[in-house]
Amino acid sequence: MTQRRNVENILREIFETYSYKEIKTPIFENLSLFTTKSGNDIVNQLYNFKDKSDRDLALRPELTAPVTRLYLNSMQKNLKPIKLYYFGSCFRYERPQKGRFRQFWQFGCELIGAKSPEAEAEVIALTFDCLERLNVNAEIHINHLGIIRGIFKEFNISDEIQEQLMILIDKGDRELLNENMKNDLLSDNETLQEIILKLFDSLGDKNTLFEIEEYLKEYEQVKEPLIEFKKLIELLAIFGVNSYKVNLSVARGLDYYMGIVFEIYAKELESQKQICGGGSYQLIKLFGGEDIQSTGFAFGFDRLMMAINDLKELENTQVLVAPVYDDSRLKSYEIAQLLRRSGIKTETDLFKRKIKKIMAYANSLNVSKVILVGEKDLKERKLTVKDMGSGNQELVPIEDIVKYIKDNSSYY
RNA sequence: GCCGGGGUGGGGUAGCUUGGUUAUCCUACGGGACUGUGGAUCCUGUGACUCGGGUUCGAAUCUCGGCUCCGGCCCCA
Repeated sequence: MTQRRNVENILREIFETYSYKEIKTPIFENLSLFTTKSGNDIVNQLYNFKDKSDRDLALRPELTAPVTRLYLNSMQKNLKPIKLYYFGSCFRYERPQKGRFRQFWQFGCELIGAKSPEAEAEVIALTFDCLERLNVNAEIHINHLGIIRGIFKEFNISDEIQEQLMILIDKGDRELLNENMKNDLLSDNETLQEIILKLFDSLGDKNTLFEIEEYLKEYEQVKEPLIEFKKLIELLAIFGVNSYKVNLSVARGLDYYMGIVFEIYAKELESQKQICGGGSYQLIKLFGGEDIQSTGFAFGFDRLMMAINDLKELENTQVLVAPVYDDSRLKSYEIAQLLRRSGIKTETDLFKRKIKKIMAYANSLNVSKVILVGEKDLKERKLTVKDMGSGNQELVPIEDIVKYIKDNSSYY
């Protein structure tokens, strides 16, 4: 729990340096909020129920829709862009397994009112900073869905077929994709089959994008998205994002993603490797607002925790105040309170244990210093401070104790 | 929704096939050896069979069901 709290705090800090404001939305919403966004089939994967007024409600399965609703309710005329971040639990009615829980946590943000390579670059830079700061070994994979959508337009592919193809691409199984295209979906169009496989296989650094541009140069409909993508690449360098992949097979399940999309993979988590997903979307119009573009993403917090290599324990108790004999016990509590009220994480002995036991306790807690309160020193109004790392001890006047601890602590 | 494997002191486990004295060991925790000083050692103490039904003289052990956990499909906004 301490570690989760640390990560949460670090993420908050980073999001706020990008000028995002935290919001909370209710745990449950009208069921229709989610069916509007994702279709009726979604109900199978939701915790839904009726309340006493017979309203259909659902526990939220994600936070983009609730945030969009909040925007429509009360923020439509706010200064743009609107930058919001959230940390909350979500619920999905599905079989739990490794890295997948019925209740899980998402940490994410929405940048509402701007769809531009600039906004996208900033959002990706934000995820990049999070990975760096948390020491997560993961890759950011970026795609522009306009490219494949443009190709579909060039070949007059129906919405229905498009959707099936996107699902297959999203699955990431090349064989399955190939089989389905050959035998069923695109059996009469070998050129398109080839292009799709080429896109599917395109994964690499920014040069991948130039290769694709060359490969698709005869198709008018992909020119615009390619320009946007290249602009983004340029901006990522400016924003200090020096590590990412261009991956033309990143699909994201839903229709409302139009432009740049990205996912973050932590390889060592294998089938649960995706720790973050996001992109630019056009969701607000779907709910009846103005046609405003947004960009957002969310970390799967639980998976992120699994991917963090070694997070420093920041929460250790710093000091333990120990009475040497029972006669200085009360004095030790006074000293402890003095330290606590100065913001120092302090523990005492509440069990009337002997000094040996208290020292052993201090050792188990991994505190950095023990303050020994004994009658002999108290006569001189002094305390013995023992450094548990080195074993050295020093006599410190009582009135200097707070300053001494602060000056000699790695926490300040 | 489908399939598989589990649930024994706080944590980790043995025992289960072949039912039978006081349920094993490690660790953690409490006390002591050790009356102004921690990490070692020794002694000692507390503490458990997931729940319900069935079979049986007798169930941690066999059997059925529930709950729950873990994993694999499906799905994954």
